[in-house]
Amino acid sequence: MSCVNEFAPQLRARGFRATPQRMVILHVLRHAGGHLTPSQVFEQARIDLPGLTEPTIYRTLEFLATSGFVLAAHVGNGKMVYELAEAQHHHLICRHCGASTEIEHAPLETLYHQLEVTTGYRLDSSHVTLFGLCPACQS
Amino acid sequence: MSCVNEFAPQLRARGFRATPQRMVILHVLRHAGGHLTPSQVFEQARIDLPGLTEPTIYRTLEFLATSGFVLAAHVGNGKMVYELAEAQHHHLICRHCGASTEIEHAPLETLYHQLEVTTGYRLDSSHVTLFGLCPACQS
DNA sequence: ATCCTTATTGCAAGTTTTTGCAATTGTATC
DNA sequence: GATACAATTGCAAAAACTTGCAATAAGGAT
Ligand SMILES: [Mn+2]
Ligand SMILES: [Mn+2]
Ligand SMILES: [Zn+2]
Ligand SMILES: [Zn+2]
Repeated sequence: MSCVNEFAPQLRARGFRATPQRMVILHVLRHAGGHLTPSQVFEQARIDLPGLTEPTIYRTLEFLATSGFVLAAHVGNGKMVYELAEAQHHHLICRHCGASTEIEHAPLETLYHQLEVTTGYRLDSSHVTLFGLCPACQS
Repeated sequence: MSCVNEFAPQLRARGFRATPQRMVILHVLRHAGGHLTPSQVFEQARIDLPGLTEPTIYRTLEFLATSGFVLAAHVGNGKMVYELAEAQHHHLICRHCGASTEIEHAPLETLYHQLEVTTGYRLDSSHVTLFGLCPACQS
């Protein structure tokens, strides 16, 4: 659990609490190499913290997402998935076979800037999911 | 209901059936000026077709979406929403107040093309949702 | 008009996600 | 270290969504 110590002061500095539930969930996300669904987070997290309940999983993941500690995404299977917010990236997913490719943020910069100018919105550049057909599924 | 007659032959031509359930749901979507959640579709549609059930709503909306008659989107409140697939467009939504602005597809063309070249995927350009802060919420 | 095939629906049950509220527990202050 | 306040949690119930399967009915063929 020492690998999530950094988060406690970050939470407190913003007026939030560093609860065991939050620490365990962050810990699970840190050691999962990729996107996890709420049930997957629940399965893992309850091992370290037996009393933990599902409503807390859902509420905590949403809290961590809106406060910027984790990224959320819809990846086409209907379920929301979460991961620790580390490197900036996006996803490109095959509608047919589900194959998925990571996209850097760089190629979206121009578009984001252009949209900010024309709409007046300030875009936050996080974790977009685009769909299409992968090379193998185009026949 | 004559306003959804066009869909019956389109369905049959592709080997699907033009069922009353599908016609009514398309009719509801045609007269709703915007995105509807499955429950909203259900409320409306059951008026015209009393026997209609929720599983049929969910399955039909998903069917219509994957076969291209309707567009689906996640608009930030956790619920999926649907609308008739007419003009090509995308959405820009304020994370803070929920305000939303439509985006033309044109500004995304360059990006899509660039991503197709670098990834080999063929992007289908439908109904992306981007998030940010609207002009009013940027203080 | 009737028959046949099979896509689609309804039903019943299961799973997932949300919500309201009272009890708990972090953390700031003394 | 003890106290007080408010954020956060667990609990119980509700709502939303999914699934398997048997019954129905759309549409093509005769
Ligand atoms: Mn990701
Ligand atoms: Mn739309
Ligand atoms: Zn594929
Ligand atoms: Zn706003």
